Amino acid sequence: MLSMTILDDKFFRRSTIAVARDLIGAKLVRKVNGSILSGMITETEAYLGHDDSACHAYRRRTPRNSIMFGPPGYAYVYLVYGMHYMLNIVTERVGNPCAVLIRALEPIDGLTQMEALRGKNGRNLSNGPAKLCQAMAIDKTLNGWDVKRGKCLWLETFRRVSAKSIQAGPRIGIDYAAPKDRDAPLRFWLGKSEI
DNA sequence: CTCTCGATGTTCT
DNA sequence: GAACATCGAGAGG
Repeated sequence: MLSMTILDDKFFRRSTIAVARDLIGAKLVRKVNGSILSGMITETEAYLGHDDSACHAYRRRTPRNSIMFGPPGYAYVYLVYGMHYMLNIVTERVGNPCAVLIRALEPIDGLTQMEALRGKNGRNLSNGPAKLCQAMAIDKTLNGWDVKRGKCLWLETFRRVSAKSIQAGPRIGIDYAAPKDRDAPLRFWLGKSEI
């Protein structure tokens, strides 16, 4: 890579939609037991705090969502359906509880280990928010982790993606939200031909 | 390919 | 006690 940089406070302290779009084509890196696992982000979702009834932090601060109320550039990891972890990165400034959910990756480094962690391979390795957490050994111990430090779990610039190759549509699995939030085009992904 | 359904346990009401 | 930012297996086309 000609010029790689670790995504920093400046990157995450912006509009959540801008961060969600700009994370498409970025590299998610995990270091475990001395080895590197990584993948290019191909799908994200924006969660917009107090104005967004799909967002965990819509109502109020609770023990689970408290990381979202803090500064940007921290991992918000939680468990859904009793068995699946989800990885988000906190955005915007303190007190504005927004985040970007990482929904899919194209594997780059550590393919064999990712396959072992998943017990699957090919398409099913990291093409879903819970699948990628399993493939990269991400669990609740990383909740509150500072991804700007460049240790254990971080993000890097990787591939420049043009605006027109990013598609947008409604978010997945948020039937509980108000219609305006359910329908809002806050899910972003890399067009199939661009992968 | 599509669809339906059960698993599983933490969190909040 | 209900809900849940999902996944995988199984049935059917």
